[in-house]
Amino acid sequence: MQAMTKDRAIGLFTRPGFLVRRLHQIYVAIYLKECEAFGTTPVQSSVMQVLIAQPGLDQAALAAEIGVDRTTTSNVLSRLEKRGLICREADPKDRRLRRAFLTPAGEQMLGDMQDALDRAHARLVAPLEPEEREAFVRDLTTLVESNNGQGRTVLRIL
Amino acid sequence: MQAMTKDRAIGLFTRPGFLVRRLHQIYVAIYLKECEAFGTTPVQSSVMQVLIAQPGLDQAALAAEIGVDRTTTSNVLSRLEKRGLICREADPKDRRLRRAFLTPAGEQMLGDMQDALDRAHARLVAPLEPEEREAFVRDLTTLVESNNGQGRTVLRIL
DNA sequence: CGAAATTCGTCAGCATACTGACGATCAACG
DNA sequence: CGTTGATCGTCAGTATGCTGACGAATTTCG
Repeated sequence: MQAMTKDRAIGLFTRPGFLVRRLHQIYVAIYLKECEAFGTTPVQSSVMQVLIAQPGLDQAALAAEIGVDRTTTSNVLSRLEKRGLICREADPKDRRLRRAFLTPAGEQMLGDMQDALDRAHARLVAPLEPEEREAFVRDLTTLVESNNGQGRTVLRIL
Repeated sequence: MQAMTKDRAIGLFTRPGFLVRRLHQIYVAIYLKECEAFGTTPVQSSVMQVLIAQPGLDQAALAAEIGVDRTTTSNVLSRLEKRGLICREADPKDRRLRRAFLTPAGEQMLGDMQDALDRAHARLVAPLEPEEREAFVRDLTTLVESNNGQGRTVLRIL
């Protein structure tokens, strides 16, 4: 009984959940190195990438777009606003909404960091062979789409 | 130029780093549902699983074992200690070390939650076909092992 | 043996990420 | 037109996860 528990414990490295946590952690480290010059985090650049494609999105829609809680999104926007990279303005039609926009400085920086972003994503999956890599990203997408809708944070799938 | 940035932004869902962040988030949600009755987090049960296999591990070694910072490990242990699931005692030989042990209550609970843990891991990769699933977990392992050693937090690979 | 380097645990500070709750606002329905 | 329900943003609280810094203890090496 004890032995069985012990055996299962040793297999931590074969557990998908454990591996995904660790890989995410590794991605954050890679990102921070590649984007060191810009001083941003992965979620911050995700927000900016969504905003350049859909300017004036309100915070709840933005949250759904990147699969993050409303509260977290609000905090992230506050930090970006403090740095002058985005701005928020209340919608006069629906006064519940606060719409977010990239500032010119934000647009400029996002453009400047594209290569660094590409490198970060590429480095994460670089150890795989090209066909493996393709299959891996496809499986990731399958899992994210199939398991979407667990809890308050639901990613808006196109 | 603007258009190019825009196109790349739209491809958020094809970015490995973004997908890994989201999948980790989903795993946490699945875990919390399956292990609701125990009130633990993924990292807390990882710590307990390591401690049942290696009782008396010091905090730095424990941190390396699960790939987490010393500071975080210390905080996690404090919470587990407050609940009476683990205990810490100073090593008389090397007074820098604080060794951690599961309490009987901790061992009991870890045993009781094995099925829930198995279900959480299984649900994460359930949408994949068996062969896909095997390849996916293998690729995850490859990426974690290849990219290990980015920053202060280094997972001790067996 | 003694100074220098290393290691361990902790503290402060910051950035995700969640839940539950709240007031403000808007939409839907009778 | 007014009440009910839903939605939006925010607040408070909690749990990872990181960096930089620190004191205490140990190890290394001249």
